[in-house]
Amino acid sequence: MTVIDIARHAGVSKSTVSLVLRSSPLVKAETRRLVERAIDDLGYVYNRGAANLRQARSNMVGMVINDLANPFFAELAVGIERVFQGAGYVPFIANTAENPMRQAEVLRALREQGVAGLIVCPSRNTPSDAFKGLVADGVPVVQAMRKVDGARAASIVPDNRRGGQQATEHLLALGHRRIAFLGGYRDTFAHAERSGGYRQALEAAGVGVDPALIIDGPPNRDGGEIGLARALALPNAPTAALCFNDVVAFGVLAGLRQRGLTPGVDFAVVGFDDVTDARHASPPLTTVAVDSFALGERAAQAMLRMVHGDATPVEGVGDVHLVVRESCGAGMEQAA
Amino acid sequence: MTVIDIARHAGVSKSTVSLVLRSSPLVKAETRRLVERAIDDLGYVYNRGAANLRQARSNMVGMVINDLANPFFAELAVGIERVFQGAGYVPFIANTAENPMRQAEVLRALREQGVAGLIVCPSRNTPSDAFKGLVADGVPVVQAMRKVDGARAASIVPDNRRGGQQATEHLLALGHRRIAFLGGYRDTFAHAERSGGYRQALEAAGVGVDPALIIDGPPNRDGGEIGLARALALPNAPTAALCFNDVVAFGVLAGLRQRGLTPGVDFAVVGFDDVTDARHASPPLTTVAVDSFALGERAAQAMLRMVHGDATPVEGVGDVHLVVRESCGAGMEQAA
DNA sequence: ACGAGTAATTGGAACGTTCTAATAAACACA
DNA sequence: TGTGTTTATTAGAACGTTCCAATTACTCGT
Repeated sequence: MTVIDIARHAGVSKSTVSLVLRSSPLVKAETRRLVERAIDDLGYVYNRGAANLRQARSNMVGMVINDLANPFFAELAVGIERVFQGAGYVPFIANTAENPMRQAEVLRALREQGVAGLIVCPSRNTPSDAFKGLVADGVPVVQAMRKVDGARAASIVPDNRRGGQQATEHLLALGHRRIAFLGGYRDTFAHAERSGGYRQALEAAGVGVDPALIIDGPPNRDGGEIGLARALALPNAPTAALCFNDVVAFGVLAGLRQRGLTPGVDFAVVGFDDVTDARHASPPLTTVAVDSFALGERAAQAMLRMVHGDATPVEGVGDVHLVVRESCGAGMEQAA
Repeated sequence: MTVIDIARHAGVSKSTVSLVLRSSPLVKAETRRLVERAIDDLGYVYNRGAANLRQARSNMVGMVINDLANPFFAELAVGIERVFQGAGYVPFIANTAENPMRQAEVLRALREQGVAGLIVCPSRNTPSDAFKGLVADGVPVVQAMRKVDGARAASIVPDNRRGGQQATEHLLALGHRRIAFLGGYRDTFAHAERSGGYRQALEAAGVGVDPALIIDGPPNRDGGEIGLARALALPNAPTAALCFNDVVAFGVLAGLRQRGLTPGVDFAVVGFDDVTDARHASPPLTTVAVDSFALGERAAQAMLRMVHGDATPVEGVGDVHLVVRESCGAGMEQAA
C-alpha cells in the first residue's frame, strides 16, 4: 500500500496524493475527496520513515526520563506530553533508570529515528558531552529539572538553592538549631544546589553547618529511613530534617513512626518537590513545591521555539515556594 | 553524513559500510576497523528511517499506556521496557491518559513510524476495532492488564476474578458480613472481573450481594474518599471494603483517619495491585498482588514470539495472590 | 601454475515519500 | 481569439539505506 496504489485507485498522480496527505491548499476539493476516499478504501498507512528521508522535518519528539517509577518525574512527563500533543507533535517517552549507558543508547536510538527535538531529565553521572553530537547536528535539546554541567544545551530547572534556603529558614524560624539534610547523592546537581541553599540559610542565621548532619543516600524511601537512623544515632541528634525530595521524606516519616516518634511533634520533616502524594501523607508533608507542570510546560515551549528556528539556548529557572503543612510542626506550634 | 561519505573516507564501497553497520561476519576484521574509524571520525549517525524503507524489520516497539501517572502502570511499563532492552529492541512509551481518541492518534503515529510490535494497556472505552488495522497488517499487538472485548488481539491479564474472590473470602473469614466494593468504573473490564469475584465469594458464603455496597467512581484517591463517604452514610454501613485498586484504597485509608477511625481496627480495607507504596502505607495495606513485573515480562515475551513468526495470539492469565498486611485487621485479631 | 572453491567486496536497483520545475487546465481581459 | 495569469496537476529526481547478483581477491590441493 503506497501513494502509488492510492494514485492509481483514485485516477490521479502520486504527487497529488502526497499533496492531499499534507492537506495542501493546492488541490481542488473534488480531487481531495476522491483521494481521501481511495485512502479509506485501501486502508493506506502513511510511511513516516520514507517521508523523513526526503523532508528534514519530523513530527516526533523524545522525552528521556531518568526515573519513570518516581511519581514526580512521571507527572513531569505527562505534563510535557500534553503540551506537545497540542502543538501537533507526537511525544515518545523513554526511561533511562538513572543509567548513563542506557541513556546513551536511548539518545542514539532517538537520533537515528530522527526526532525533531528532545527533552531530557539527565540521568545521574551523565558525561558532559552526552548531548554534543545532538546539538552539533542542530537537534534542539532541553534539559529539564536537572542539568549536567559543562553541557551546552538549554535547561529549565527549579530554583533548588532558593528552595533549600526557604525550607531551612522556615525550620530555623520554628526554633530548630540542629537540622539534618537527608538523602540524595552528593554528586548530583540537585543535591549540590539544594544542600547549598540549606548551608547558606544556616550560615546567614549564624548557625554553623555540621557536616555530620548532611547524610546522603539513595533518593528513595530507603534513603530516608537509613538517613534518619544514622541521624538519630548521632551523639548530638538533630530535631528536624530537610529531605532531598518527598520520597525520601516519606521514608523519614515511616522511620519516625517505627520509633514511636510523631512527625511534626517530636521531629520536624520537610520534603522537596510537592508530589501529589505529599498532601496525602500522614501527617501532610511540608515541602518545597516545584510545580512540575509549569516547569515541563516551559521546557516544552523552549524546545518548540528552538524547533522553529530560535537558536538561543535558554537557561530558565523555575519558581519554587514552600508549602507549609503539618510535618514540620508549624500548625502544632500555635496549638501548644 | 551518509554511508557514502563514510565509504569515501574509508576507501571502501557503501555496501561494505552497510555490512559493517549491521556487524555482518562477511567483512574482514581489518576492513571493519577501518570503517569504524571513519564512522567515529566523521560523527556519522545511522538513519533508521532509510533502513526501514528497504528492510521490513524495525527494532522499535511501542508501549501504549493508559495512565502513566498511576504508579502501577508506570511500574508495569518499566518492567516491560527491561525485557525489550535485553532483546535488542528499543521500546518507546506513549501515554493515552485514558482517552480513546488520544489512543487512536498514538496508535496511528506508532504504526506510521513502523513499529515492530506493540504492548497496549487499552484506555477506557476503547472501541473493539481499535487494533483491527494493526493486526490485519500483521503487526503483533499484545494487550496487557486489560483487554477490550471483541478485539482479536493477544492479551495477558491478571486473574482479576480470582483476586476479587480471594480478598473477599479473607474478609469473610475475618467475620465481616457487610463488605463494600469501592471505586473504579463499572464499564471497565477490570471492574467487571474484580467485582465479579467479589460477588461470587459472597454468594458462595451465603451472604447476599447488596447492590448499594458496590459504589463506583474514579480509580484514584478521590474515588476512594468519595466511595467511603457514601458507604458510611448508608443506613446499614459496611465494616469492610475491597477496593478497586491500591490507589483507591489509599483514599479510603485517608478518609477513615479523617473521621477518627483506625483502618484495620474500626474498618477493614483491602486493595488490589500491590504497588510498591502499599507496603509503606499506614497501616501497611492488605492487597491482591498482581506481580506487574512478571505480567509485563510475559506480555513482552509473547510479543517477541509473535515478532519472530509465531502467529498464535495467546490469551494469558497471570497468577494473583493475597498479601495480608495490617489494613484488614488480620494481625490485630490475634492481639485482641 | 592452475582451477576450484571460498571469502570479501561491490555497483546498481529498490524502498515510499517529497521536492522542483514543468505542464496542463481554467479563467479573465482586452 | 489570443495573451497573460492564476489554479491544478504531474513526471522524475532525490533522500540514505539494504538487497541482489556479480565481481574480485584469496586459499588450497594437485
